[in-house]
Amino acid sequence: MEVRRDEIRKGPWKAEEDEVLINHVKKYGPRDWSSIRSKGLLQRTGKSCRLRWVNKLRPNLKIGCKFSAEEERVVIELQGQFGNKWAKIATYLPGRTDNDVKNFWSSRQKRLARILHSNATPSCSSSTKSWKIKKEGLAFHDVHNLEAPPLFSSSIEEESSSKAQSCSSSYINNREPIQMAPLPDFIKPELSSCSGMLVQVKEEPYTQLPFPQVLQPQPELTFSPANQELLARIDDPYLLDAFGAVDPTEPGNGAQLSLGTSLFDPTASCSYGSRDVKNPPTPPDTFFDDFPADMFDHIETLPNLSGW
DNA sequence: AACCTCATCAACCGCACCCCT
DNA sequence: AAGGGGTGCGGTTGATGAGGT
Repeated sequence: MEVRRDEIRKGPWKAEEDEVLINHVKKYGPRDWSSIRSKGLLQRTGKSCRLRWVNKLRPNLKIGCKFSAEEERVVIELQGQFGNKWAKIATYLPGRTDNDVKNFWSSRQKRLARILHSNATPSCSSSTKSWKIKKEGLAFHDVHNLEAPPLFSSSIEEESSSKAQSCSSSYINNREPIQMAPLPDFIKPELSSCSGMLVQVKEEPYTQLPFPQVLQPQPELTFSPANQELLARIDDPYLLDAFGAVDPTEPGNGAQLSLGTSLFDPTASCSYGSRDVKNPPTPPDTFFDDFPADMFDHIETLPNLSGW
């Protein structure tokens, strides 16, 4: 197929374009993106090709799956740890892309912002607003449930598990469930300690805390009556996010999340790439996602993900 | 049925970094 | 050392569909 090289195509990808891109990757690997256009194979920029591959065509992507409760917790915890380093966070979520994580987080932020706003302004007369509050109240309940890992029976998880069955996959079909990347103890029931963490945020800036620091519950803390209502909801880590009270990109911010050192398990042997030289921790690497699905066969499957 | 609002997703853009010459 | 090309990342936006009024 002859393609005019002087035109750059934008917008949704066609199946034929995907096919060309896949063939290119099969031949040359996931690189030399710009050569795809220079060879006249596609009218897409190299960036566009790379993005398409990474976000849609790469093997073992979880396409069409909602984030599971586990994945949501991972994102929340890691966002607190790393800030908006979506690509980095995505390396802990096999099958998820930075775009997925980014989209997930931003829609969550929007939702929470609205929840807080509507709760703060309960006197709404318009039918539209009453509708919103009704809906958001439910949403908040779901969010809250999310943060009670071992106990919850949230609709979200049910939804996730049900939707997972209809999950599509990228062009190489998944034959086995994708295992979550090794994660530290921070996913475990110590989540209750998040309330202490959040209280800590209000009383003492994160930045005063050294890194790493394991969070300890602080039951002895007391609060002014004005804070009681907020505190009634504060066991939800999402709440803080909605305020934007903490800049997690600041060194040490969020460090007290109980992310154990096992998060940086050296057995996750592959490096993240030259870009991350400044970040010695070597998370599980999506680099492998660029290769055939059977590359993941060596990864043992978790017997029970919900056992965290 | 029409309209509205929201959530989700895909894709683009700008910037920064890396590597090569 | 400097410049340019390629690549990766994070922010943003537009399209679309779902659900409620």
